[in-house]
Amino acid sequence: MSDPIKPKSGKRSSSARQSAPTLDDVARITGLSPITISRALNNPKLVRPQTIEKVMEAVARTGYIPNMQAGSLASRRSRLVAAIVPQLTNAMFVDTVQGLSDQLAAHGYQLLLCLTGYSQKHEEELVSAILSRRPDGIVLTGINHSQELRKTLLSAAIPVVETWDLTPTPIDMLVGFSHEKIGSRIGEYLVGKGYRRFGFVWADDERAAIRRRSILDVLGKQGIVDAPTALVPTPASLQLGRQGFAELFAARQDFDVIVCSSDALAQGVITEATVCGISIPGQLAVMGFGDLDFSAHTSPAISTIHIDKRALGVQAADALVAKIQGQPLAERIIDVGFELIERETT
Amino acid sequence: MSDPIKPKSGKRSSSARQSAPTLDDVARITGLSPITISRALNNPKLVRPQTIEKVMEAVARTGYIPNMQAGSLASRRSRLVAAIVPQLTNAMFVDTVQGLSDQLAAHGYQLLLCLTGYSQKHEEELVSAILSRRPDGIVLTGINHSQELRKTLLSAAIPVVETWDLTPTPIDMLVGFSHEKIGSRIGEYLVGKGYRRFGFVWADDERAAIRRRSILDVLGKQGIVDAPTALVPTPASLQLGRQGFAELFAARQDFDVIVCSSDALAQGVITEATVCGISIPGQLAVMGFGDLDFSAHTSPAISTIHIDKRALGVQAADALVAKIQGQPLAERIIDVGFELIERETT
DNA sequence: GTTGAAAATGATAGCTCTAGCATTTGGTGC
DNA sequence: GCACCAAATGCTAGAGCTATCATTTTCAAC
Repeated sequence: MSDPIKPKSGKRSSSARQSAPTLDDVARITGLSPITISRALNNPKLVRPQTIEKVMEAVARTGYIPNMQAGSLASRRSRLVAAIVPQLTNAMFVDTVQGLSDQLAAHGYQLLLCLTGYSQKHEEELVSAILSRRPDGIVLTGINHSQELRKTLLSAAIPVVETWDLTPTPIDMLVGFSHEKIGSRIGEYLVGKGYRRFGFVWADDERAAIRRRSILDVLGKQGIVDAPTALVPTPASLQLGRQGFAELFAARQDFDVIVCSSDALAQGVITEATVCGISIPGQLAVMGFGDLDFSAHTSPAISTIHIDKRALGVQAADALVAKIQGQPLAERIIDVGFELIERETT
Repeated sequence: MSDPIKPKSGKRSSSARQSAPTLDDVARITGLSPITISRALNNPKLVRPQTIEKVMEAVARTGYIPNMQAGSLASRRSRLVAAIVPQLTNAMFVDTVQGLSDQLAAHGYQLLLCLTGYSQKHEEELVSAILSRRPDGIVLTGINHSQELRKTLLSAAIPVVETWDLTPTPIDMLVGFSHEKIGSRIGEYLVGKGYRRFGFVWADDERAAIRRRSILDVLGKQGIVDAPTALVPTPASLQLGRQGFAELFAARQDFDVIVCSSDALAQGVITEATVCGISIPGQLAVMGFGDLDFSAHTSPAISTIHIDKRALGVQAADALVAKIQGQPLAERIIDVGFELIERETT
């Protein structure tokens, strides 16, 4: 037990004695066995308080930093969760990633962040690269993944959460909301308010496309078939909103409502319309999506669809962690819903 | 060499034969040795093309996914870079993180993202947790780190890039810009334009504080000593800008310029002032910081300080990768500079 | 003191891959 | 056919940790 402290033993001692201290070093200077050090650090319940103290002291003295790669390799747990997100410069995803990161951290997990730039091919490569890190779970954005990807993930038998959309057949778990329902809701709401001459300023993004289709379905039933769209690239921005509106307005001036695929675009439409001397909502209504941080506070304030983006990330984290830890999951599919918020622009 | 394909050998065969295939499995079914498989996958130059083909086929057939944890453990390279950022909901950092992620990916590195919420204590814990993953490099935000942290990082002997600020004594490398210079520049510019009655709407953030101090120094030299500040929490937002201005305006109405610590705040100040019937820049000038995506396109467009936030991330990635790969670094300290952009609000 | 169960600690055997050096192969020149 | 060199492949020995089961210690109860 009370071996005197001696220099690192055998194997390759003499020369390169400048590598970082390992668990064995701590074991040696405390006179304990490596496994006890491991337990003191990772599972303190199993170790006597006074032993833990001794270990901690040695850790502090040596500046020992555990090597999680070795630990993960041995224990087959990485405490790492990978998230795949199209882009961060899209304000939509930021809150979700922040919520995800915060909640994962609270559970002792860390976040490996991967940005695809909306490319499905890229997504597939990324997932392969990611899987070789053996994360304990993966968060995907959207539900539209290549068959290859689904297969890879299924055979990896790793917990997966898909987000930002809804499907009855997720790969594993899902935390999202229905773009179709949102579309119908927007359509019905605006038609109900009496608007008839629609224009769209819309980002070229798959989920946004679903919402638009769904709005058009509602409009179609009301006999509204002519609804021009200015398509803009992602990420949406105020500038693109201005451009989009300018484009629509150049072709036609009698819109009574412009529907936007995000609040950033809506803000741009409002700006451009205002500059053109159009009063909002007097002469033109504007509808957004996303309820970004500014949307309630612009003048006029933007009517929009609110989604609890942060909660989406938090719940994705919770679902993932629960599954990782083998807790029975209440729901495989969580619909976080949405809320239409009527403000001043409609 | 041409051993027949046989089931996984020895050790603990019989029972749990459902674990993922390993490099040894691929070796066995190709009749090659594990190290050759490793080389075929990681260092193909060393392997005959026809051998590589054989390996690839076996990899595809088995669905083998390399275990990077084991690889990293053996090779002491993780191809992982950790970035520590205060918060993502602060639009300022998003572009940098995106640039960092993109550029790292281009070099074959992945990003471990950690959000501190502006807490230095949290940062210290985070770094410890991060180091146990043995990243090949670390990106920090800011230069103001606890002594403990500096010591930990130095003794870990890991490449570090500090960002978003400038100091002659970085821990290792630095990619940033001078908040002091920006402050002086803003001060001189606004004084030069003839403004005298200053108000500040300012986020409670350490780097912003440096800029403000520096502006005040310039003003002081002009005999301008009375410059009230509305301090708001981070992350800055349009809403907080409105609140901040309302607060200032309630106390005093004769401002001729409001300086803001970010464009989001500036947008809020403009909105609130406009709602109050104050014309901008006619009756009141507004100065921002950051040149966010909307700043050039609001009406009126916001005068601001432009920083190439994305380039900052990209250069941080480049510096880190260069150092990791042992290339001699041109500069330890990179000042990405800034540009004052005069638009319509001043 | 002895007993016995619970608590604490330890020994062994991996986890999966790669560095470093050793060996084999293939082809060239004579 | 043989020596020789570069290219290709292989062997051995870890990298640093934990799972699993075995052993020892502790301490209450008698």
